[in-house]
Amino acid sequence: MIKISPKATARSLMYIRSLEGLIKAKRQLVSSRQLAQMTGFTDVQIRKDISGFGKVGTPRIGYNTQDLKQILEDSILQKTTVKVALFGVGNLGTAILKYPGFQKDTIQIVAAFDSDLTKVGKVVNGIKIFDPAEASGVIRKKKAQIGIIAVPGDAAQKIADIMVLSGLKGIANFTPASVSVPCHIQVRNIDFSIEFLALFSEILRCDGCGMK
Amino acid sequence: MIKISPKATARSLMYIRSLEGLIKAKRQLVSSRQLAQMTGFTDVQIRKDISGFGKVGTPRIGYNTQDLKQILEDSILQKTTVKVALFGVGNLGTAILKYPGFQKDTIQIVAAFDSDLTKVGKVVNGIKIFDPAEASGVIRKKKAQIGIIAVPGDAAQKIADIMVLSGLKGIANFTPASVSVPCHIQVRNIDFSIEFLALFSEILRCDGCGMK
DNA sequence: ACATGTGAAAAAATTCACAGCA
DNA sequence: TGCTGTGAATTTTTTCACATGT
Repeated sequence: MIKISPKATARSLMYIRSLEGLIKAKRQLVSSRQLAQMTGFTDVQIRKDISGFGKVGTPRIGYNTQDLKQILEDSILQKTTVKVALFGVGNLGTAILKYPGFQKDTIQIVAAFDSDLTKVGKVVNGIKIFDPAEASGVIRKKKAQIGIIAVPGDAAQKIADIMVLSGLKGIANFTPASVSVPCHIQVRNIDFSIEFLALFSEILRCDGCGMK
Repeated sequence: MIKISPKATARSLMYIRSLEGLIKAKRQLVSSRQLAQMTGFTDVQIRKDISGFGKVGTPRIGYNTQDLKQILEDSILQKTTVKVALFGVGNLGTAILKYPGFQKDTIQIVAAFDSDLTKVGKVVNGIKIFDPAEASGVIRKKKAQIGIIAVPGDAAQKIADIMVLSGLKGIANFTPASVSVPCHIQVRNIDFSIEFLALFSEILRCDGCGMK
């Protein structure tokens, strides 16, 4: 459990997602090969990754789905719930607020903000919408750790500045605009056009080389 | 120009995105160091990546922003426009339809589909909404190459099946549900919870190690 | 001087081959 | 046998050091 590579971490998050599905389907056990089929990685790689977290599986049997999920989550997230603040309750923001994929014990949206005052005060999917002017106070009180930028691109930098001042440690930026922040703040850009282009380039890659 | 690694490709897509910003700001030139600052990679790595596409820069001067963008796009996308079909015009689907980050000559949404018949026939941001029953015909006629799943999770597999039958080569799945498709179809899952968890784990990583 | 481009070295990630256990 | 776990080999990716062009 000494150190775990960034890539292994990213993959492990996908294992967690697959395990959630298995657990929901009442599956008790899973083998590395089954996880491989579900995630698209190889079984060896999965065993290697998991072995970085300790000995969780039992030979001949496989992994207990619940145990494995627990260990992965505890190791990666250090037993804390990730608390998120959302800025911008337009189409995208609303989609995030209603996203059914957040497990309540791992990811929790604790507050939403929108500069449209007709939205302020409303509650969407159990989450209250605040005036961005109150952001700093609300974020500190609710102990949010990361912020989501889902506002129009030209407001992204302004929101990022607010986030930094509010003490958020990480920013997920859904706008195509790039934001600049102090280097101790982590930024993750989720850029739809890059996602689609990456997908497309994978298609081209496989078309070329003799992949079935 | 013989072969270009997957990682270099992924990074190059980000260079393109940065270059778009520079071009919009009327910048003619950019150095690898400036790109490094914008993207967070190192200048050496950027030069190495770019060198895989040929000799585009001029020593002492840097790279011409337009030329570099052109070369990266041509090499990665092979001069074709990526044509996309969207399934599901809810909050998320609408956000994608209105996304301002698609450059018209590289990514083009050619059709949208929604099973809500009150939406069928409407036009959002210039894109017409069709009945999913017509998907196969519309997709072939419009020559769409990749499909986006932005429907509720429980309909994801059904949509994926339609996509495969319609001849789409790649699928971007925005639902937390996993879809199974023939192995020659590329699938890219964009899972918000994984994005946020990955961001959070990076925060933890940097908190631990002595990073400023 | 200043910035690109590149072969060689170093590091990281993946795959292999097999040990060990129920 | 069927599965996990792991040291070693292999491949990929990154970094280094410096040659080259203006």
